[in-house]
Amino acid sequence: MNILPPSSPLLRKLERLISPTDEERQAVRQLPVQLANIVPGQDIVRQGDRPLRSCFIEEGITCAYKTTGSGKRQIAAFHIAGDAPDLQSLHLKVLDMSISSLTACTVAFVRHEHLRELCRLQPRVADALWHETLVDGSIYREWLTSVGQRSAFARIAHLMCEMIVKHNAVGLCFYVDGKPSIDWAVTQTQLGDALGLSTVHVNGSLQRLRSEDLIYLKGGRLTALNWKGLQEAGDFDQEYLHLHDDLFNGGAITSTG
Amino acid sequence: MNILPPSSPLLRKLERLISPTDEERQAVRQLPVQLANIVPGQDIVRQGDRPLRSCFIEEGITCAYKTTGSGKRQIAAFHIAGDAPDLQSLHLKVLDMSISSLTACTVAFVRHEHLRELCRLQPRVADALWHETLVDGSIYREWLTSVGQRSAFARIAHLMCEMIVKHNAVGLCFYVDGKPSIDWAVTQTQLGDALGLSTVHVNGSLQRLRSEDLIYLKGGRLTALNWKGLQEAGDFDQEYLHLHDDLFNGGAITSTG
DNA sequence: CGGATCGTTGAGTTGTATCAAGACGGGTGG
DNA sequence: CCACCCGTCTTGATACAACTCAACGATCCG
Repeated sequence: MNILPPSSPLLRKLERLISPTDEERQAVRQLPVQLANIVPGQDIVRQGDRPLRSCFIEEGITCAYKTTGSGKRQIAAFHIAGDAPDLQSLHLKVLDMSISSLTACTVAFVRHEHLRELCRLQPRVADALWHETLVDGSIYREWLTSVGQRSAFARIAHLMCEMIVKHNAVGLCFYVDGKPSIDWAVTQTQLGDALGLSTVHVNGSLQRLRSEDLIYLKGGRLTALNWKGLQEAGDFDQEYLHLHDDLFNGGAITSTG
Repeated sequence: MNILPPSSPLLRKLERLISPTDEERQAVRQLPVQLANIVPGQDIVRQGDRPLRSCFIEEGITCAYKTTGSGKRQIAAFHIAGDAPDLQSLHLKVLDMSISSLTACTVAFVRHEHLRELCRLQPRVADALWHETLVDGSIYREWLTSVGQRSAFARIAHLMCEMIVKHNAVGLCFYVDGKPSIDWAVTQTQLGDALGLSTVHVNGSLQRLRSEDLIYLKGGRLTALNWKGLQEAGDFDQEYLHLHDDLFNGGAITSTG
């Protein structure tokens, strides 16, 4: 058993969301956690599990996926540092999806009993955790909209925008020549599984994104050569990521996004 | 201002989820609510709103939808009696979708300040509300899987199964000759918007469902003529609806689903 | 009884899938 | 350090699911 490192992206997210008091901060910092290193391509939890703990990503990228009866696979989410991919299992008894690592990851497991106690004693922290799960829900709605209504080209651009904004929010987006750039560990097969497209079509659409000078994608790195253009191509509006929410005063007062 | 009627489907759902104590039950029953009658096709809340209250459906059906930049529309969810279509707005400051009535509805509006107070004083009720929003998230994932991976035919069958099971859970599914039957207010256009299909294709797929004797659909009523066959056609497994979850003892003990 | 909404049908088109095969590239072991 | 290998990427040809356009029929409601 261990505690979260002071630099934990989870703690930083909490700062942004609720500006915690010292007491709240301490309560989170002193959570008993179990840190684990995960190799790429490993299932962290599986559909059907009844987990007694949830994990928080300290480093690396994971995906959540479901498998259909005919063996097809839908990736429903990508999660990065600071995210809690299976926080829902705190209240949903049986996991309805699996979580798998895309890259080498460091994750912090926290037992549900400790999370529940934390929620009882620190209601604003509970609100922040609830908020996290609601943002996940919002992202699902947006993905559904993408897969249901947007072209393959737009879907890919949209996802890239989302990943860039999410990385930026936790300080993992770097700028080269003023152009946003992130680590990109997603293979074309995985892109297809996330967006409901075949790899062949993903490949073709990527070529078009390149040929229109919207992106540079190579060697595990994605750069938005034309950030405005990429957002337009993807019909992207970051509102749904709810990055400007804050839960000060129990949410009684809202700040303008 | 008013209070919830004793027969409120919300209260019944709470009974199932947490078997509330008298105190918890009273706390919910005495929530100040504002009951409203909504005519069909009316927006209850709109994308971009910053609502100070959430609504609970007492009667009728609503849909949640988003609009893309090119004017297309994705329906992300249908909600029935007992559901809380915009409960997420308790913590997400800006609504990222609209809620619209499909049929005439009775909804109970509850101010966020009252919900927050309820959550503070009755943590198990808070857990139940959180659970509700998590089930919504689970349904989004399943819809995403449907739209991303399943054929038009399967998507429609799947949605019909979902609606039947949801209606059954709140006592709104009737059996004729042992065959499950529900009110069906969803037009083919709305079906298309929910499943990412054109109305023409929805129509064709419905014909096939009829010709294979899986459903009877007419006059605002859907009957599953072959319930097992319909589930197979839709690759449907109700696990994702988490109807068998209970949150007794703060969730420390789980029952088998 | 008339108008609006919803459902149905056919013809033609296109976005995307499938199949198949080859090229690249990064890691591993000899 | 090279050869090999596996996963990933790329490309072309073909097939089909689903879309669009367009018109007509049915149904409901006022």
